[in-house]
Formats: sequence, C-alpha cells, structure tokens
Amino acid sequence: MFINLDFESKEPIYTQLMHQIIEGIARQELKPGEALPSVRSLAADIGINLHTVNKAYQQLKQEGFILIHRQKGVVVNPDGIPQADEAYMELLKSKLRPLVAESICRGVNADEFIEVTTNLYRDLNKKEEI
Amino acid sequence: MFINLDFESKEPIYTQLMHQIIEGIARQELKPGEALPSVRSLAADIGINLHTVNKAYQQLKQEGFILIHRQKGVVVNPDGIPQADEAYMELLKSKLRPLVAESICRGVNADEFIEVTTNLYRDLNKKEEI
Amino acid sequence: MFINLDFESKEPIYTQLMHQIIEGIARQELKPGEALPSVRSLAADIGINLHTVNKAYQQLKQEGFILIHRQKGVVVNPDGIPQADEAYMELLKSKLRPLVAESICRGVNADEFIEVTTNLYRDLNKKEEI
Amino acid sequence: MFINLDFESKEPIYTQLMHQIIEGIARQELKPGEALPSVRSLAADIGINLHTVNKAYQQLKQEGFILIHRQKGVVVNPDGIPQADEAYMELLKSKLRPLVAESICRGVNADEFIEVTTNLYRDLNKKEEI
DNA sequence: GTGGTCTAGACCACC
DNA sequence: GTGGTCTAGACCACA
Repeated sequence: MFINLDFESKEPIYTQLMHQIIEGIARQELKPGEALPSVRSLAADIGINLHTVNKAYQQLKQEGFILIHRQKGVVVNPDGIPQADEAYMELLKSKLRPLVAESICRGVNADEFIEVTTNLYRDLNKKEEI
Repeated sequence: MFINLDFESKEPIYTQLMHQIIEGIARQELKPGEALPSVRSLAADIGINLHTVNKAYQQLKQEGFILIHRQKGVVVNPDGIPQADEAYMELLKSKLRPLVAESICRGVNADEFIEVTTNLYRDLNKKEEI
Repeated sequence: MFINLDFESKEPIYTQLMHQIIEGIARQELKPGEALPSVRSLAADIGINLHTVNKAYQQLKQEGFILIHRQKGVVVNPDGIPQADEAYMELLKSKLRPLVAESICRGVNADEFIEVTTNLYRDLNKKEEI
Repeated sequence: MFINLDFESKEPIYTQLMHQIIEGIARQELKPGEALPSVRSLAADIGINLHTVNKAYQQLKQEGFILIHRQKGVVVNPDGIPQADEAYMELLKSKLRPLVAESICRGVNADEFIEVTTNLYRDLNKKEEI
C-alpha cells in the first residue's frame, strides 16, 4: 500500500489520504477485514501529524469504509463497503455535473469523457497483481 | 439565466457561482460575446458580497471563460472557451479518479457510471429552450 | 443558555456540551434557526479549548441538530431536528436496557422508574419561561 | 447464562460484561449465592483477556452485585443487591436525562418513551424460562 | 469575523 | 500497544 500525498495541493491532506485508502480498497489491495496501520505508525510513515491521520480514519469510518476498534486498531469493513443507494447516486451526479459542464465548454465530447472514465475503471478495478 | 446557490453547502459560494456560469455557457444560455451582469448588480441580485462575485469573475477570467473590460464590463469570451489541452485532460482525470474509486467500492459498475455521465451530457449540452 | 460542565466527570467534556445543547433545544431555549455562539467565543466563555467545542459542534451537525456555515457560524437546524426513526428507537432501547436491568436488581419497580422519566419529561419539555 | 459481546461497539468490553451479568441477575437467571465462573474460565470461555473479566468483576463487587472470595470463588451477593438509595436515583436520573432530552427533540413523546421502558421491564423482569 | 486545517505534545482508558 | 480526549497555538479560505 503506497500513499502518495501532495503537500502543496489545495486539497486537504486528510482528504487525499482518504482518497488513497478508498483507491486501495477499490484496487483490492486492501481487502475487507484487512488491518490498516495504526494512526501513529501511519502518521510517522507519511510524516504527518497523527491527528490528521485520525481525521481521515474517522471520516472513512463514518462513511462505512473502515471499522475502528479501540484496541485492535483499524480494519477495512469486513462486511464490505455500503453499496450505492439513491443518495450516493445523487451525490455522484452533483460532483460530476461541473466536470461535465466545463468539459462541454472546452469541446470535450461525451465519447472522450467516457473514455477517460473507462480507463480509470480499468486501472482501478483491476485486482491486485502479485 | 438562473443562479442557484446553496448557502448551506460545504462548497464555497464563489465556486458555486463559477459552476453556474460555466453551466450556463455549456447550455449556450450564455453565448460568446454576450454580456454578463456587472459585479455590483449580480451581487445585489443574488444577495451576496461584492468580493464573492468578483472572486468568481476573476477566476473565470483566469481560466479563459470570460473577459473583463474596465469600461465595457464583463462578457463571455467572444473567441470561445479555450479548448481542452493535455493539462486539462489530466486535471479532469485527477478529479474523476476519486469518484470512480469510490463508485467501484460501492458497487457502481462502469455502465452505470457512464449512464450518469451520458445523462448529464444530454441535459447540459442541450441548447437553450425558450 | 447556561452551560454547566463537570470537569471532574468521567464523561468527556465535548459529550457534556452536546447534552447541554440538546437539552437547550428540548427546552426550546434554543429555537430552530437560532444562532449558537462561535466555537471561539463559546470556548472562551466556558474556559475550554476551541477544538473541544468544535468536536461537540461537528457531532451535533452530524446528528442533524445544528448546521455549520463557514462564515455565518452555527445555527440550530431551521428545519427542526430529524424525527425518531426505527434506528433511533433501537438505540434508545439499547441505552435504556442496562439502566432498567440495574434498577430491577436494586428493587426499583416500573412505576418508580416511569415516575423519574415523567418528571424529566415535565422538566425538559416545558417551554422557556420568560 | 449467555454472554453476548459486541467487539465492534464503542462501549468497553468490561462494561458490556458487567451489563450482561447485571441483566442475568435481573432476569433471575443468576440467583443470590449462585456461583459465577472463575475469572480464568470465563475469560477463556468468551475469548477475552483475564484483566478484562477481572475489571468487570471488581467493579461489580464494588457496586455490591457480587462477592469475591479468595478460595470459594465468585458468587452473586447472597444478601441480595443493595437496594436503591437516593444516590442511585440521582444517578439514574442523570443518566436518563440526556436520553429524555434527545427523545423530546426527536419528537418521541412521554408515552412512547414509557412504552419502551415498560417493554424492557417486562422482558427483563421475567423469571428464567427453561 | 467565521470555521477548516495542521501541528505538537500531553494524559487516559482499554486490553 | 491501541485509539480517545484535551490543550495550545498557528495559518488559511471565505465573506
């Protein structure tokens, strides 16, 4: 599991960290039930504050990606990630909307946009190769 | 041209305003060369701060969507919006990436994701209907 | 609005703060749409750290009691508090269960238990008296 | 006597264990003078740490539910559980208070709240049925 | 002015 | 060892 953070980015570190972990789950590099590093060790690894890691973990817990046990530490939700419901699809749509609008303005047609999406699906949906 | 702002959203007002204007351009409700309201009048219209409108306009200018003339006021870029280059496609990809990753985790397959995209393209690419 | 905290208590300060605010809402001392103090001013008032106040606010926001606007500050949810659903009733039951069990052991019968409850309902459900 | 622990709960294991034992006493599945498993065997049974069971037992002893003899082992208090005094009623009230306050906010009226309580009394006060 | 983010360092409860 | 809580102090984005 590699974590790549951009400390210059406008995107908060804890959000980047969340995305990286979600991506790890999507790629199945992180499997349901699998343990994640403790807040302290991950913070030390990445070279950030443990509170920042904790914030990412708390949010991921909130969204059902992980479970946090007081002693055992942090694990990927063993029951799998909560499946998309209507609320999620709406949220997705609202996040996609400005991307589509700007792309239209810039002359990116639907096929090109879908190609980018498809490539991402192919890259991220691949199972871990050992 | 309707501006819909959600003051309770986590997204900054100026960003929402940018998105709305970009969407207006995508829908061709706002055509190249067409005038936009002045900072002052738009702010009064929506009931927000001058600075907020100004920030949105400055950013839109920065990205080539509009031109700001000291005298003539604000117009949609008459030469059209700068077309997508490689940098834009990379940016798009990086914004799409976490959406795709989370969707995979939540069991949204590529076809469903593309369907949402296609619907948005259909909705936003339509010319203005009066 | 009076906030009474017990710094010696085993109960975390942020939880106590949450309870006090919820109680204020129940008493209708805090009405929907009404503003709450900023994190900084409340923290200064009570003499605790602003992060502790923030944690309480974030949790209350999460549970639908309040809304947090980046600039305008914090307000009691103008649409009212999310009404009890089945999940809440189950949660309530699970919290009540050990209280009932111990009370049974200690010879508190149902009528006495209900009397305590009824008194609390009477005390907390009263509208603010000016 | 069944012990049901939720290792994913926010509530500490030793507290859950205490509650289960108190509930057993309330249900009269555990009668005054009856022996409880030794710390060692109970820990092995449930698959938790010795210290955890010990902590639960010590606390139960502290509150008068059980007696711990060095030789004879652990027994439910043969003289019965100390009956509720004013201090207990105050404690009960303070624990009930936030539950009532939140319930009021969420539109649970006194009758509904009392119904939940009554059901719990009925369920827990029943003698053991074999 | 507001909340959001991040850091650094402390103590505690739990197992 | 784990996460949970609390403090203190800093800078930033937003309006």
